Amino acid sequence: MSARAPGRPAVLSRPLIVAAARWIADHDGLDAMTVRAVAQRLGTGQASLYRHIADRRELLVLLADDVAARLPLPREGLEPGEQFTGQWLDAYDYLRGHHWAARIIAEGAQVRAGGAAFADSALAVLTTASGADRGDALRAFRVLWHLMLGHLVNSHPVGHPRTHEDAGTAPGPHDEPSPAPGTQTPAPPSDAARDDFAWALPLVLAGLRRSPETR
Amino acid sequence: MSARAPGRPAVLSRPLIVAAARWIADHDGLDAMTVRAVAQRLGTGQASLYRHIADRRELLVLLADDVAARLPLPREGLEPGEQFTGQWLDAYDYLRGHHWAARIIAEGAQVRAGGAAFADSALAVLTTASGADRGDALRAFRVLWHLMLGHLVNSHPVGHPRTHEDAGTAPGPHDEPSPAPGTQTPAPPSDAARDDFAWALPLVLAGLRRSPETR
DNA sequence: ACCTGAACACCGTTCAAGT
DNA sequence: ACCTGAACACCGTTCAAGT
Repeated sequence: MSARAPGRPAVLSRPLIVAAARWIADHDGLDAMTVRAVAQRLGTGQASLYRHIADRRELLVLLADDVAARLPLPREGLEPGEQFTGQWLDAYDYLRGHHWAARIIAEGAQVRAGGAAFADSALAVLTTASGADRGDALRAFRVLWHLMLGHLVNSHPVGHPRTHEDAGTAPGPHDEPSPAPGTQTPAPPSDAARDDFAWALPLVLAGLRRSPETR
Repeated sequence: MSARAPGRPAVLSRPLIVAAARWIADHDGLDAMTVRAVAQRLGTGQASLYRHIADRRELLVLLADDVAARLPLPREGLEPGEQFTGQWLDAYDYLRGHHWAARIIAEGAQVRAGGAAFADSALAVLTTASGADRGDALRAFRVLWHLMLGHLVNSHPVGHPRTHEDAGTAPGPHDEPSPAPGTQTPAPPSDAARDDFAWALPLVLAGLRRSPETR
């Protein structure tokens, strides 16, 4: 019974569990990614999962790490400034498609090994484009990461179940904490947050270029 | 029976419920702020709360709004640049003490009316310090808001129950997604995220000052 | 030795029954 | 008319009982 997944897995393993959890989070949102749902998708009992993961929190960490490992690398053959902007916008676009990842981090998980490739390459691009030393580049990287995280976190989950009734709760267009009364933002195109992020990226690079005086 | 709160409330009301929820979130963390716990602290049954709030999600929105209404205003008698930096660092410090607020926003709540005073004053300061027009100042405000949110979100809740075992999960000092292998950040003083935020603030202001060419 | 059904202690939410 | 105890349908986690 239960031939749910295309090709019922022979044995359980952490990668299989993470893949199933990822599928559910992408399709039905993070709240639907319950231990029960993951077990059901794998055609097994919930208790069986606990032979491979300690608890749900560990599964969330594994998920965040899995996403981090797929963060884009810089594109080849570009001028350093464009390489810098491009990689971060690529990362933004990628994470926007897995919105739950930002939420996991907001709940306290730390992205660890999985983000190393992205971090290393982004640091290299930053160093090349700015001429800054490693300490300053690291600081700029952290600022950029948090800038991206903030932009991602403050927008509605896309593939989420709740779709209709929270439009009633939030009267504004769809973003901004409180754009001051009266004149709202004049109905932004589609992803105003992405435009904001793109606007802010070069500012950090410019700051890094003249950072030694600050340090 | 149950004279828990100092002076048992005569009648239930939204402000009373929000105050109780706020107390619990501040003391025991957001996860402990359950409908049951709020009701118990108010000395009433859980079902009674639903006469005043639609559901837990609405309570979270009310909490976020309550925090937003207490965001600091700019200090008087300062040079515009210092006023700008000071207000945002004050806001950061305040929200750091109510870490759950950032998490609520990360879960999809929008800060609305409560943040108006902060947003209005911050916009005025931005305009004065930069000479930018309203549209550019609004964009900078959104970027700063998201920058602050990202810095707040990517650090462990402070007053949270889980304290010991997730130090085992995250080997790094306490911040940064992945500062590249090998040389870790050299043991930051106490709040490296705040230093990063303070470093980034003037970059946004500088960008705003020369923004017309970008727009 | 390995797996898991069934139970446990929670949670948000509802509603019939009380006053 | 207003309030709420008790129930409902979930959740993460555990463990005794199965194979």
